[in-house]
Amino acid sequence: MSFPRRSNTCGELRPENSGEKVVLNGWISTVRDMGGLIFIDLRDRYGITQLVIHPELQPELAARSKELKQEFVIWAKGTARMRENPNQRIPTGLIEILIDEFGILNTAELPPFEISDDIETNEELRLKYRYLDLRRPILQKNFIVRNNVYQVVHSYFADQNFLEIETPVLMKSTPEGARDYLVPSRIHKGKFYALPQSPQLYKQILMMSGFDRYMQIVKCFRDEDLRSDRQPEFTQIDVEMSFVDREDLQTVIEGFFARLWKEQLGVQIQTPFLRMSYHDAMENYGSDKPDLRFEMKIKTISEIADKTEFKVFSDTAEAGGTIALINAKGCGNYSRKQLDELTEFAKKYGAKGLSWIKFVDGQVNSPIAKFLSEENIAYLRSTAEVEEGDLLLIAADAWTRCYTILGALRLEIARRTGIFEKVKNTYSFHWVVDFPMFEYDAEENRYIAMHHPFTSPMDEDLHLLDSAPDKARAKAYDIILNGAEVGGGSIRIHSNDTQQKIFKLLGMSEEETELKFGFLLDALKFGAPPHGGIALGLDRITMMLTGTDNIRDVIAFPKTTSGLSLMDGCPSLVDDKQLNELHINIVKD
RNA sequence: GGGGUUGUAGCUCAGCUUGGUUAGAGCGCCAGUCUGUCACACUGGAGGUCGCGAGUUCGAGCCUCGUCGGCCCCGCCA
Repeated sequence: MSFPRRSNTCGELRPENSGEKVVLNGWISTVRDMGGLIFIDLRDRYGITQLVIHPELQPELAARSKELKQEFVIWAKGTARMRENPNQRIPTGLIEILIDEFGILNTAELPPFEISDDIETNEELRLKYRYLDLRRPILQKNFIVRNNVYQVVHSYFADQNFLEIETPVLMKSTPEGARDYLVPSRIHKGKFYALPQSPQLYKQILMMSGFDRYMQIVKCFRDEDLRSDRQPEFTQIDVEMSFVDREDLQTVIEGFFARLWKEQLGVQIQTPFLRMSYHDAMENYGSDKPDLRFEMKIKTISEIADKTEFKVFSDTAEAGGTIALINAKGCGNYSRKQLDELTEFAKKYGAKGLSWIKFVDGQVNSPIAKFLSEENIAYLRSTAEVEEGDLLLIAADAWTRCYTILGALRLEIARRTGIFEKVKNTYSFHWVVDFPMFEYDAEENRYIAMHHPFTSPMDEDLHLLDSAPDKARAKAYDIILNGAEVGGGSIRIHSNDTQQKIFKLLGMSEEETELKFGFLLDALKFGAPPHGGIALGLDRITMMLTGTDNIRDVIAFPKTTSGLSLMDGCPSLVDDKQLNELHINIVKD
């Protein structure tokens, strides 16, 4: 098919092009036929340009334009000129093209939804017709931003002497961590590759090979349930460095974010970022990824247990639990219904109940008021800095659960009171550090690594590995932006002895260790340098830069929450022939 | 694995509480009119497997059960 090629894009022409002969190619956005005057908006990735036809001057052209419908692909030849009535809202709004010829490159059926930014079509339909959805300028903008992120990543890390090295997509399945996506081997009957949850061990081994600064933009796969910020395949900015400690790595990453925010948003962000311990994050904000754009700190009031009759409090204290609260400022007017909703909300996080105290009209209003002495009230007032009109929400539970409940309530109150709306265009970066090495898994009756089993313990906690492993802290760090974890990493173990010890603590036998991680232990014997790294979530970073709260807005072809791709219909059944080659039988249930 | 919510015209939704005549609205679409529109305007028109399958009932968009999807959350995600 031969056709006139565009001389310009649809977002390019300005008043200074007035008088030029131009050719545009693009999609028809709208046709406005005024009778004596016909306007056509032509759209491409770069913008929209108005075409105009005067039926009086060009009756034949006007007649042919009747068949033009939205989403037809056309070429149009004409002369750029100033508009009589400019449109100030678009960059090309001062000019238009008086066309003297056009041709249809392809027709289009009526699309199932309008190609426009302000549609509210349900997502099911948008995903089925993803190619149409992706024509919408707002989504195109998201992928331009995403592309800018790739560019900044490559230039920043190249400037810092990092090498991008590709790691395998078909790798060994590892038992720790997320569920693997498995790929059957045709040649080796009954054996499987796994898709990487992350290239963790490859990048560590690259350090042992002497590539002292590695980075890669890499797809990772985790077969776990989805969320609005989680897809089964996602993209990491994977980084690893030799001869570094935590601070060195954090400095490099802070520099990266500062540059990205500067280049993409023109925003100067303050470095170095605040460092906060896991313990403080939990006790003050009830989360290992606290949103620090607002205060509403949690206050611990466990000591009240000894001074009140309230059985829930004394029982909690006796069981070694924690009592704490948040002050929902100005929520003293909440209705019974609203308080019931908050209680239900707290129950999702494992709360058995939720105590509340309203301070309104100079009164103390609470279902537990009868258990609280004057002294108790005075204590609460001063601890929580209560003012008239406030609402205290109190949780009493085991340490982690107590703070997790209040952390979730803190966010919920911020949502309900418009605090989030107020801070929406601000950015708060910080590190959470000093994570515990292990957490106890009651189901499996053993310790599991909180970060991953290759994370180095803090030097001063090394001795705890033998005596009190649950007290040992790790050289791990998460980077938090506005309450979202956008990256996490650690200084790794580079000694064979320590690595073996950790595997043992995690309940792995020597045979098991050898089978699963023998290659790593071998590599650690041949001069492994001290090293550490981080993986940044490229999708989540792009979400922040584009201001969306849905990861599907920054992934071109995402899956639904049940892991389906509605456009191409995967996953799908395969031929018996394919299964036979792979020695696989499907078990019918 | 669990909870919530949702599926009605091409799209967005109302109708469901309390089953009952021909299931409505806005947008879009089609035809016509219109010389400065850009959410064009005006006039007229077409358009429905109420997600799917059973059941209850004289009668089901509405009630019951099952099932298939979408979205959000808990668990899970080292």
